[in-house]
Amino acid sequence: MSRPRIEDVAARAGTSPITVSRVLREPAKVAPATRARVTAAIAALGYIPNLSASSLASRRSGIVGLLVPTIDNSIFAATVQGLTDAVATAGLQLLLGDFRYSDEGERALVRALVGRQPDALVVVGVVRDRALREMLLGLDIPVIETWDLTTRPVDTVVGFSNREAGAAMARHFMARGRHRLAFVGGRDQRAQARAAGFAAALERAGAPSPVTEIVDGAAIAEGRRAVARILTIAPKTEGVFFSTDMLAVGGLIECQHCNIAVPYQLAIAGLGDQEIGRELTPALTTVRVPAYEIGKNAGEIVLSRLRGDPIGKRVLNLGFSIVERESTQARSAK
Amino acid sequence: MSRPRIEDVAARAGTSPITVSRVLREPAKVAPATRARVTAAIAALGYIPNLSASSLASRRSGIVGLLVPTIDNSIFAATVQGLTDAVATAGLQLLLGDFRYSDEGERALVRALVGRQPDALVVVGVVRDRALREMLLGLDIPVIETWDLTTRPVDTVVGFSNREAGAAMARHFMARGRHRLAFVGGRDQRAQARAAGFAAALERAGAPSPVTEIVDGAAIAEGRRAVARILTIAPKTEGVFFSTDMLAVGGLIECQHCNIAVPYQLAIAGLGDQEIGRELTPALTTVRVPAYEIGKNAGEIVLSRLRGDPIGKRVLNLGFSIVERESTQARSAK
DNA sequence: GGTGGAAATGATAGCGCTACCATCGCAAGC
DNA sequence: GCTTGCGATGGTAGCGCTATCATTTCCACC
Repeated sequence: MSRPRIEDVAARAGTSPITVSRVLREPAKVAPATRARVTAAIAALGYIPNLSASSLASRRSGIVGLLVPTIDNSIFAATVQGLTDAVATAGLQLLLGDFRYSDEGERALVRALVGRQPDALVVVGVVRDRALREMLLGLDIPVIETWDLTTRPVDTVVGFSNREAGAAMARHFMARGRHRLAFVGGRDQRAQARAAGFAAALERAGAPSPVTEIVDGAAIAEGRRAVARILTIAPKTEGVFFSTDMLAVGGLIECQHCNIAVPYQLAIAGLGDQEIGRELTPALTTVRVPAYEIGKNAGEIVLSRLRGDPIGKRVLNLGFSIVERESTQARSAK
Repeated sequence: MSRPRIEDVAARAGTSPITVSRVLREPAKVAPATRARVTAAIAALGYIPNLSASSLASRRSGIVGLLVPTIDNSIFAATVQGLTDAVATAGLQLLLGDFRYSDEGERALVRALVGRQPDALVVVGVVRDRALREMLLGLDIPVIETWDLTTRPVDTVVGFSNREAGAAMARHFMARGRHRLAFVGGRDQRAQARAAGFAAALERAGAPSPVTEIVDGAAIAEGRRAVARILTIAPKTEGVFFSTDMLAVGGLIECQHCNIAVPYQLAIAGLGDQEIGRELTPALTTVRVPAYEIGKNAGEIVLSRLRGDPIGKRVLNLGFSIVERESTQARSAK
């Protein structure tokens, strides 16, 4: 016995297929008595609409495509959650794809997602590939970039300035009497923007330019290794800003192992406000970023666009804040 | 200008739609010269096939539905990765849904996924709801349950025995001279199975039954609170087994705050072999579970089924192993 | 009683693709 | 020369749903 179709439901309810379709999509337009019969028939048959057929006929798929660099990074999970919360209210579903920080993977993934006819696309990050930008523009669906601001988004961008976050952390260190600083982060755009802002703020204040360590991934072990290298190359370093909290945790642990007092000898800060940073001793100073809100806002923008609302702001800056904890306290506080 | 269709590509390549379709799906069946013309036309037009139409016509969607309890738990990320790695080789795509540990959410999610006509379904966990089991059986597609073994899977299950893992950890503690034990875990099936195995092994050895603390979520703070409660209720407790490494990290941190020596005064163990546990001092004893392999195997089973291979083993036990580190060393080792 | 119009329902014609079978051309074999 | 068989290609007819435009019913109102 194959799966029931809308026609089977209609036959059982003594009505036509189109009425069943209406019960599913706009129940208010069907008389209560008919609606009840149809609903009963649906339940009795265990009917589940074929959404491929539906999206082919209606040209609306009910899918929001989401491109993330990686899913094993819990900070993006908050963004996914926010996006889900926002779009689920409208019955939209997320189609998630991770491109593992690879440009080629991103192109392939976009093709795969677009083939499913998403009603909108949300990207964690900014689309830099020129051809890809063109293609997304040509799709004629909302495309929301997130997690970093750009002055010329494909369509709309919601996030915060990673560059400004880096600069703010540099000023945070300097205000606490630390000027010989270092930066640790990955190769991705966001890390690079944080590094650039960090360096620029230092230069502007006349401080020495920071030692910069590029790492692969965001593992604790990478953070440890980076600190070890920094202390070899520049033993007088007074503070390190890590592009993520996990890297910073590695930094804290390495200092503990080498008997380097944090924050007195070396100050450490991360980004992301992950739980582990709050619980360690010393507690980790960090940049709190609006990960959940980014997803929520992106979802709300998607919904408003699908409703046909006029296009509002193209750049939505949700800001960030520095959460000061023990790991960057001023020496005088000793 | 709207999106090009297969017909447009055919016209440009001077062939028929069906040939274009073949180039996309079984290129070997098309003459090289024709194939080249079609490929060029596809590239020139930026044609992306409409997979809704494709799946409607072919009755194969190229989608594998994946149900996870939550995505913000990095240990499932490894399973997702393994599954992706396995099915991507066959051009299949994952449609991910998280039901946030809610039964109602699970039912709704299954309906949403099934509507997209997945070629197979992978579930993290075991489907317990009777009606849901029936429905999945009726779908006539492979359904792979994972992460816990059951003697009567809907179809096929791949994982390890959580109950046995709990029992093994109980024996691990007892072999190191600890018999007054406690268990900390959530309400989910897997945690409950670990708790049951843990308690059963203790009972069998004639040890006192364990103090059990139920927590919500897997946060570090929950682990801290649980240890604090356990030490109030049963101050003589000699060891605690946490259902996840994150909870165990909370346990370690709480002990550090309260000046309880680990492992001398209290031994601590977790499950999951997360990086953080390796890096802390004392390093965390844990149960290493084959998270990635579970996904990989599930994917391979899906592929073999879709190829039409006969159904093999219905229960695939991938086992686990205990990784002993400092946090559960015997007292004599002091 | 006739008219207008809203509410409820239905008939028809695709959406863009692929399964199925038919057709065509050509080399091999007798 | 004619058949056989195979590789390459195409025509036709849906897949299961919904957009669009009827059609029907029935009540309000003059």
